[in-house]
Amino acid sequence: EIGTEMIITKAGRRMFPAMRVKISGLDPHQQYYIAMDIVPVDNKRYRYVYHSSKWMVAGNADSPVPPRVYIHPDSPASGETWMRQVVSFDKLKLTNNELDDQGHVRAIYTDIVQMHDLHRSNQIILHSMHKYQPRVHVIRKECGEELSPVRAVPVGEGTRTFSFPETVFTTVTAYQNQQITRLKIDRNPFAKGFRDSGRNRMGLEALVESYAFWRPSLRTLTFEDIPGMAKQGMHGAHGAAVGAPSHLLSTSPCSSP
Amino acid sequence: EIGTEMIITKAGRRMFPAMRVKISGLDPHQQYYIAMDIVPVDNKRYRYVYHSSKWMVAGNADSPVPPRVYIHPDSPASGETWMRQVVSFDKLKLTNNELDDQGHVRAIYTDIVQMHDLHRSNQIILHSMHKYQPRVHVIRKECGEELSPVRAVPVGEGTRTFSFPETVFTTVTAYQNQQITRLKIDRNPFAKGFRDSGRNRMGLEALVESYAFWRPSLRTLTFEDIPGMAKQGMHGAHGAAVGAPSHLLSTSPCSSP
DNA sequence: TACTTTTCACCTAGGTGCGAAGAT
DNA sequence: ATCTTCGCACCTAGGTGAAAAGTA
Repeated sequence: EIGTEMIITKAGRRMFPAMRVKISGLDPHQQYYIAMDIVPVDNKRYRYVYHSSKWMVAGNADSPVPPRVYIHPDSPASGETWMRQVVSFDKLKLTNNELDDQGHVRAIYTDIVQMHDLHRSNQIILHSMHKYQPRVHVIRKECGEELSPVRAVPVGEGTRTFSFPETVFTTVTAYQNQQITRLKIDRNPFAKGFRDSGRNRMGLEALVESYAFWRPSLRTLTFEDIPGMAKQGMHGAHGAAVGAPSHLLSTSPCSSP
Repeated sequence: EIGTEMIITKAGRRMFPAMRVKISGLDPHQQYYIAMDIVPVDNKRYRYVYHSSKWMVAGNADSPVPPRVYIHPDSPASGETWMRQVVSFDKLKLTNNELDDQGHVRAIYTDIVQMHDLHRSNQIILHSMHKYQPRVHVIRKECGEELSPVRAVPVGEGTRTFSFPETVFTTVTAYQNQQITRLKIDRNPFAKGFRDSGRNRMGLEALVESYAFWRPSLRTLTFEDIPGMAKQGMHGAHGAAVGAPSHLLSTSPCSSP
C-alpha cells in the first residue's frame, strides 16, 4: 500500500481527496460533535528518493507543532442528522504556519463545549516531510456547560476515535511522486487546467488502485456501531475503530447538578 | 423615507444590502440562536406608478405563503460569540417559489431545538409586489430538548424580537425604480460589470441619503440590552425593540425535569 | 399591459499545480 | 542540493442586472 502526499502551505491547503465518512449507530436524538485531528505516525522525518521512488527516513521528527482540532462545521447536530448524510471534511486546510491567523492557539485545549464557541479555525498545523494519520472523533455533547476539560484529542466516555490506516499521508510543499501529481490533476476539479487530453501511458485507473487513499471504495468510510450491540474493533470494509465501547455513544438521559 | 426594492426569484436571490446587526447585552455564557423572518407590513398588494415614481396600493394581499425562519448559520453560539462580531444575514435568499428545494416545509413549526437539526434552508418565501419587514430574533437556548413547541415566529420568555422600520422593502421580480437599480449596481460588488464610469447626473451619495436601508449608519444596527438594567423600547440610534423584557435574555441556570 | 422567467456576459471569491525565485 | 515561497494562468462555484422571451 502506497500513501499519498498532501501539500501544506502558509495560507493553508485543502486535503485532496477530502476525508468523507458515513456514520451509523448513533442515538438519533442525542447531540454530537464530529471533529478531525491529524497525528504523527512516527517520530521520523522523511525524504523522497527519486531513483527508487520511495520515502526514506531522513532523521528524527521536528519538534511538535501546536495541536489543532478541526470541528466539523455542522457541529453540534443530532445523531439523526449526522447519519442522514455523508460527512465531508473538505473545508479543512493543512498549513505549516504556526502563527495563527487569529492568535488563539491553545484555547482548543479547553472544554469541548467551549470549542463550539471559539472562532473555529479550519487549519491544522503540520510539519512538512512527515507522515501523518487523520483521525475522526465522535463526541457526545454533554448537557449544560460542564467544566470537564477535554484535551486537544478528546478522551473520555462519550468520545470515540476512529483511525483509517489507509489514509496515512506524507506532507510536502511540492509534490515528490509524479504519479501523485497525475492523480491530483486528474481527479481534482480545480486542477482541470493542467489536464492532459492525451492520456499518459499508464492508465489512471491502475494508479488509483495503487494508492489506498484514492480508491473509491474508501472515499466513504462507514462507522458501524449499533447501540445495545456493543461491537468493538473492526467495522465495515476497511475501517479500524479505536476507543471507548460503543454503548457509551448511544444514550444519555440529560441530568443536571 | 423611501423603502428599497428586493428582487425575488425562483432560485432565490440574496438581499442587498444584507441585514447586519451588532448585539450587546447578552449573557456571555448563555447559548442563543439568532434568526430572521420577514413579515408583511400590511394586507395590500402594490404597483409602481412610473410617472409619479411612487408605490400605490393595487388591491389586497395574495394568500399567505408558508412562513419560514432563517436561522443564522452560526447558531447556536454563546452571547460572547454573538457580541464579538457583527452578525450578517448575507446568506439569506428571497424566493417566490413555494415548492421547497427539499420538501420539508412546515417542520419549521416545531421545537426551536429541532430547528437546528433540520436541514437549514436559507430561503424565505415571499410574494412579489408586497411590502415586508425583516425581523431579528434572539432566542435563548434551553437545556435539553424540551418539547415546548415554538411557532414559526418564536414567542415566549427567552425570546426577543427586533424590528427596524427603516428596513422595510418592496418585493419585485424586476426593479421598478431606476434609482434603486443605480444604488444596487454601484454598491453590490457582484454588479460591478454594469457600472458606468462616467457618473450619472445625480450623485450617488445623495441617493443613499434618500433611501433609509442604504445609509451606512444603518448598515450596522445595535441591540442595547444590558442585563440587570431592564431597559425596554427604543435602543440605539434607530432600532425599535419589541418583545419580552430584557432580563429574560440574560441569565438561565440550567434546570432539568 | 403588467409582470415573470430564462439566458447571458460580467463580475467576485477562491482552489489548482507550475515554474521561477528565494532560503538554508 | 534540497526544500519553501510567491506570482500566475486556469479552473470551479456562484452572485449581478440586462434583455429577450414567456405568461395571462
